[in-house]
Order: sequence, then structure tokens, then C-alpha cells
Amino acid sequence: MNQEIPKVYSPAEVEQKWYKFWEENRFFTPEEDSSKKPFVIVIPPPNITGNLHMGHALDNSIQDVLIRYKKLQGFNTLWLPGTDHAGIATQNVVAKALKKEGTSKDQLGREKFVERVWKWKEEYGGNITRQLRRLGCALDWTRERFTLEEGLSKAVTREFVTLYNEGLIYRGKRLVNWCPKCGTAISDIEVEHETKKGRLWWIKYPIEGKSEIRNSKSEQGIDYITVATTRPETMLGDTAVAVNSKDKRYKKLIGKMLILPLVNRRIPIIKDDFVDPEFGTGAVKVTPAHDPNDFEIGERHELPRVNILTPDAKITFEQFVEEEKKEVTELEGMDRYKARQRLVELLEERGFLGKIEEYETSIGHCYRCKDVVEPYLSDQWYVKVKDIAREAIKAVEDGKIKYVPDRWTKVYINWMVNLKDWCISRQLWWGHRIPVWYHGEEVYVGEDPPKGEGWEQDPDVFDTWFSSALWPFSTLGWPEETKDLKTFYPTDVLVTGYDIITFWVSRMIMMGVHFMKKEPFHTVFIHGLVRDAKGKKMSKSFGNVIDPLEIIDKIGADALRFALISLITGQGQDIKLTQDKITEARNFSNKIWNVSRFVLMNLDKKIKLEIPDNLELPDRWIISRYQNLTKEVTDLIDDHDLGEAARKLYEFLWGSFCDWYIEISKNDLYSNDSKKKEKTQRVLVYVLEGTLRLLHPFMPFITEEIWQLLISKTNAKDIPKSIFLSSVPEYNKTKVDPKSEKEMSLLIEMIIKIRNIKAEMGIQTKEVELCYFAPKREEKETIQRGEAFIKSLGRVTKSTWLKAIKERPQQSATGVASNTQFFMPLKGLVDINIEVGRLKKEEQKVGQVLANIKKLLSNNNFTSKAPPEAVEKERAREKELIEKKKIISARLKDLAV
RNA sequence: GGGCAGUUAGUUCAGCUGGUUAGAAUGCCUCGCUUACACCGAGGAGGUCGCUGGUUCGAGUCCAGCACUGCCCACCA
Repeated sequence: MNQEIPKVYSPAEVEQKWYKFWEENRFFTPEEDSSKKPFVIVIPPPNITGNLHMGHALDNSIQDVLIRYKKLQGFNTLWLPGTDHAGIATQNVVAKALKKEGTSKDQLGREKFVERVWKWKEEYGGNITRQLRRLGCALDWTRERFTLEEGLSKAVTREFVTLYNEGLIYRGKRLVNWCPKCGTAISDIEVEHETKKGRLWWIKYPIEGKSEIRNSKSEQGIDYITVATTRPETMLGDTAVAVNSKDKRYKKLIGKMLILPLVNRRIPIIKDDFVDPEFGTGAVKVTPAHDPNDFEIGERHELPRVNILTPDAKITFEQFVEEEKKEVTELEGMDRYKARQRLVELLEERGFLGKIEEYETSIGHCYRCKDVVEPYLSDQWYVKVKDIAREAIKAVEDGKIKYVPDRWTKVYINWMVNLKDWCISRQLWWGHRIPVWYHGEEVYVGEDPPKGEGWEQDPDVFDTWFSSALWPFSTLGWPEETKDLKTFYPTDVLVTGYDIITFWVSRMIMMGVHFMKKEPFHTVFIHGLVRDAKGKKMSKSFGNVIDPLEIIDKIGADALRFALISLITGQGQDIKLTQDKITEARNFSNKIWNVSRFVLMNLDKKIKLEIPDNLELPDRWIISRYQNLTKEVTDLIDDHDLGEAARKLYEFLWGSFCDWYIEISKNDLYSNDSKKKEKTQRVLVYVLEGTLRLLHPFMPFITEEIWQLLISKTNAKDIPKSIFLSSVPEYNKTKVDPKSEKEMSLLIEMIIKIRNIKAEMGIQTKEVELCYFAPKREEKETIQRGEAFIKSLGRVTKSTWLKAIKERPQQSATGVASNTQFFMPLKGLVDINIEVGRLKKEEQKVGQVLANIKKLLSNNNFTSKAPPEAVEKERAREKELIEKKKIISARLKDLAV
């Protein structure tokens, strides 16, 4: 017996061994000049600051399943790895480290700082790629890329310069979302809105010439106008008050001037129909430099823009004339929130403050540092996206790109239709430098620096997404016309969570269509997010994170992958990962291990890897089931329903193969009939070997380990070096046998029912056995020896089987009929002969048979092993439950009436 | 304000184009140490499929309305 195979599967060693083997043999590198069709996925590049979290684990498990499956199907596969430099994120991480050291990025200066980030990257940037290896990802590491490396930087420069020359890029002073903490502009989608309790302050703006509003005769609309605001400090930058042109209350006042309280700036009352007369007082203060709507109003009315904030959100009076400062000098240099508080106090003191209301308002936060974002006036670079977006929409509408599940198509199109120009400049140091140089008034845009003295490069860098938009082709060598680019572009599938459809997917489509004139992929496979047991997002601050690496250490990458994949639904719902599910997957991998151990243990010689001829019902059944499984699993993967495919494999392997076929097989394996034994060995190996190949994309390590052991015990020739290089089992329709499936399922049903009766009556396994055989005439002898025994009412083990054979009287199997029959010898007491006939009137027969068995059993005074009082107790409990239910339902009925 | 998704056993979820008795896992209750596996095996209990109508011979499944939950988008001071 195989002592060297342990009972419990321990993945750690196995996984390490095989990944090394795969990588060293370059199995993941596509064949050169292959005649096979390529199948390509580029990895969504994780941030170099990142560590593998469950989201990555899911995303990459999915991709690995697809790649390995396609490989088995005979495609020339490439899964291209890489990482993203992640501008803000990385800069923040390094800045934090510097702070700990007591220095800062400004102290270091730009050049030194960037050098420092590179150093950091060399040191820690490899974390995530190591972790992807642990997961088992079949990535071609010889082609690994980084967004900030030379080649990809060249691509980004080409991107910008080309777009610029096409007139699709412009620089403009606009309101951007400014993160004071990061000190940079961020794009609209990088702002996270959150509804928070705030306040609405009402402020009185005196009409010119009637400045003494403390006078008791003062009245709204005569002496002053009241405006409402959630951000009172912005009044410092007000340059008008707007009212709706149809608003009767203010009609006469349009064109008159107001005196801005404390600042004493003369500002006009203007009409603009953006203003909703129903809201607040119907009059809106206009701060073009600090509010997007006001900015637009300002544009329409050519209002001056007065900026009141420094880049780190402190009050500045840079644009104030001297007189305006007089009453508010103390605010200068003050933090925005402190200033707000103080300003309100000042207004109050001077009688300009009206009421204060509690108010719910939505506040924008930086997606990186969570600081409150300010609308801020600054010079930025923009991409005019309208035309490119149109092409990108068309690609999806024409079906050249398909979203899976389909509902994301709508989300994508809706987003694209409403797309605004894309702010691509960031005031960071870590990133691709914008290829623009200034020399006084002159501006130079080009891939190489301008010649001559005195040129200074734009200090800004690009939005990270501006470079990752090129990822599907920049990684293959673009803008050079490389062989890889020709062979592998366009790629096939993009796999990602729905959270970055807008950030990334849409931009890749835009740039792919624009620069390559070809969609970057034909399928976008969108999956849900991984959440905790309660459906909450996993995050460090909640403390509900399950670390994939910890799980891998404990139970193996295979089990983790299987847990995640089997949780995927066809609808792409979010996934709730629980400890239970992880345990289940662990148990499954152990089950695979043990069933394989069983098969291996029962092989005493080299086995032919083909189906034998002398098949019996259980053999035909399991082979048929296996054929169906092959078809189902391949169809499901083709349909991108990986979760269902995984569940099908689980069900087959555990529910059919282990629970039934293995048990039945013991009959032959432990028999003296060498022909039968060999037949069964061959069926076992045939089905298990094929199932392993089906399972390999999901659980690459354990399947490799077992497959190698198993295949070495066969006579198969030209064996591939790895299961990864083998093939998907072929679906052989001629082996599908509905009749056997039907018969077998009936048999199973009967056995279950008999077990049920047995359990109810407390009869022990050893006292009752069920024999089954499907005789052909020539097998009569065998049958009469009672060796067609396949299933006891409990579990078959070698010892019980041997015992049964030994103890069973010769006459136990009698009355052989020409049809399928059941025999149930009751340990020498009675034989029941159950005729199933042609299995046509199954239902009736089953019922009849069961009734007979029950009768016989109760006539024969079996002793129950369960103590009578326990049985009594259980019955009482049941009765009680039924009573309770009755009462409850009666009460509910009363209530309903 | 607009859009999307979900609501099925105690819990977490499957259930495709409508068709026998609504499945699985886990938990619970019996029983079983049996040379593949106690990370196991056998059996059992547990569901008016969110609510209300409609289509149909037939509805978790299709349609309409409602309720609740979650997510995304949106400039209302």
C-alpha cells in the first residue's frame, strides 16, 4: 500500500514545487511563430504600492482559469503581467516614509525625491508579483511591464503629442477638483461624494446706498438681499448675486449693485435662469473661482474670478485690492474651516447673519487621501474626448466589444455619452512628465526636448489612467511595430471589477480605437467585488480584511481560488466571502486528494488509459456522467459562467464519483476476478484523469500533482510534461448513455430510501445488505456466487466486503431473472427479491418494493441500536414541533383576519 | 432627482430560454472510528420562493404595480 501518500493534503510544498517547475520551463511563455491561434489577456496592472487583496485574488483567479482553459484547448496563450506606477498612491506612500525620517519631499527636491521613489519601487514593487505567483497565475514573466519604464513612457509621450497635433488637447484655466492634501488636481471620477450633515447659513447683502441694515426698518428686497450658502467663507470671492429672471421679488433689482459684507466689494445683481426661485431665498451668491455652477454663471456674464484659497486651502487675499482686506485681515493665512467659523462670527457681530439651518449636503472627498476636495481655479491640460468617445461608443454598439454580463453595456454607454473633457495633468512628481516646454511666451510640444537654451519643461505629470489607457498595446511594444504587437493585438478578454469601468475600461477602449484603429479586446468580463460575511467592503479601517496570503499559507492557493470562483454567479453579483466557504474549499481539495489516493492505491500495474469493453451499469453511468460534465463545464466556461462550472465539478467529483462510483468500484477492486478488477481500474483512471484536466484551470497545483502521479501509472505515450500542456477532455457523445443514467439514478433512489427505512428502524449496517446486479446470461455463475454485490446499506469497505462474502450463504443469491434485479439478503434470515423489470413503471415499483421491505423488516424484530428512550424523546420533540407550528399558523391566521 | 441590482431553508447562495417532488453548502438533530478521506460516511428535520394583481393548462421563473435593502450617477446655493 502507498504509505508515502499522506492522508491529509498539504499544499505548501506541492504548490511551491510546481510553480517553480512551470516558470523554469517557461510553459507560460507563448510559442514563437506558432500556427496556433493566440489567446491573449493583459493583466489589469496592480499598483506597485499594492499587496494582494481578495479583489486581486478573485480577478486574477478568473484570468488564470481562462488562460489555462484556453491553453488546454490548444490556443497559443499569453497572459501578460505588469504593474502600474500609481502616481498619487505611490507618492503618498513615499512621502509618509520621508515624514517618519524627519524629512519631506520638498526638502529633498524633485530629482532626489523621484530617485527615492524608484528606490522604493525596486525594494517593494516586487511584492505583488511574488504574490501573484503564489496564487498560481500562469503569467509570462518574461514579458513583464511597468507603466513608467522607458518603452511605456515613450508610448505615453507619443499619445500626448499625437492628440495635441490632432487638436484634441488643450490647456485651460478651469475649475478642477483640487485635493489640498495631495496638492494636485484630480479628475471628476476620482472624487467620492458623501452626504453629510452640514449647515446652511443665511447672509444679508446690503443694497448699495442702504448699507445700514441694522436699522429696524430694513427689509428683504428693499434694503438688502439674503443669500444662503453651505460654505460661507467663499463669500470672500463673490463677484455677483444671481436671481431668476422670472422671479417677481427681484425683478426690479436686477442690474443694481450690492455691497459684499465685510469686504465692501461692489457686486451686481444679475439674472440667470440656473437659479431656482423656489429654493432658499431665490437669490444665489456667485463665486466663480470656487464653485462649478458659479464658474459657469461667471462665464455667461463675464464676471471676474476672485480666488481666495492657496493650494493647501488657506485663505489668501492675493487678488484683493487693499480696501477689501481692511475688515477681514485677520483671516489671511487661516485654514479654510477656521476661517469659516471666524467669518461667521464677524458677520454675526456686524448683523449680516440671518438664520442658520441644519442641512444635508454632499461633500466631495479625494479617493486617495479622503481629504475634502475644493473646486479650485488652475491651469490644467485637458483631452477633448467627445469625438474619441463617439468611436468608443460605436465599438460597443456595433458589438465589437461585448460586456459580460450585458447590463454593464448600459452603464458604459451612459457614462460615455455624458463624458466631459478629461483633466490629465497632475501636480505630482511621480509620473510621466508632460512633454511641453515653455520659453517666455513660446510653447513647445514634442516627443524630444526642444533645442536651444532657456526652455523649461511643464512641471506636471499625467494622470495615471492616461498611461494605463494604452496598456493593451503599449505593453506589446507600441509605438514600435513589434512582432508581439502584430501577433497579440488585439487581445481577447479584459477581466475586471465594475468599479473601474469608468476609470480604465472606457479609456482603454477610447485609446485603442483611436490609436490602433482596432478595439483592444472583444470581451469585457466584469465581476463583482469581494465583500465580507456581512456584505461590507473589505477594508483595513473596518478590520474585516481576509488576507489571501494567509489563506494560501493555511489551506493552499487551489482552495482559495476554488472558494472564490465557486462564489461567482452568472449575474456578476458581489461576492460574500465567509470562513465557511473557505473551509468548504479546503475540504474539497482534501477530498480530491483522498479519492486520488484511493485510486492510486488500488493500481497494481500499468493501466491502459482507455475505456474497456466489459462495462457494467455503474461504469456506463459514471462515464456517461463524465461525458456530460465535460460538455457542461466547457460550455459554461465559454459562457463565462465560471462559478457554475466550478460547482458542477464539485458536484460530480464528490456527489457522483466519490459517493457512488468509488463505493461501487470496491466490489470489483477487492474481488478475485482479475478481469473485472482491471476493468474497474481502467474506468477509475480514465474518469479521474479527465476530471483532473477539467479541474486544472480552477485548481492548478493539486491537479498537477495528482495528474503526474496518475499518468505515470498508465501506459500513455507522448505524455506532456505538465497537465498545463495537456488538453481539454474530448466530449464523446457516443459514450453518453441516458438509459444507464436513468437506471442508476433509480437504483440510487432506492438505496437511499432503503437506508432511510433502515435508519428509522435503527437497523445496523451489518445486519442488512443490498445486492444488485445486472446479469447477462453468461454471467449467471458469478451472480450465483453472490459476488455481484455492489452496495451495502452503509458504506463498503474492504473488510466489510470480505466479511460479507465469507459469511454470506451460497443460497443468498437466488432466483436470477433476466432483468435487472435487486437482492437483499438479510443475514440468512430472509431474501427479498426485488424485480425492477424494464424500469418503465419505476415509480410504482419503488413504492411497492419499499412497502415490502418495510413490512419484512418490521416482521423480523430487529434490535435497534438507538436506546428506546432516545427514540421516544425524538418523537416527542417532533410532536411538540408540529403542535407549535399549528398554534403559530392559527395565530397568524387570526392576525391576518 | 435619474439609473442598476437584490429580496428563495436558521445563515450564505444556485435555480439557463416557464413543465414532475424548488437544489447546494453550512448550521441543527439522530447514527456510525468503517484500511481513500472524521478536512469523513449514512439518515433526518427545515421553504406560502418580499407583497399584490395579470398572462398561461401550468409561474421563484414572464408582465405590471408596490415595499424594503444595496450600489452607481447628478451642479441645486
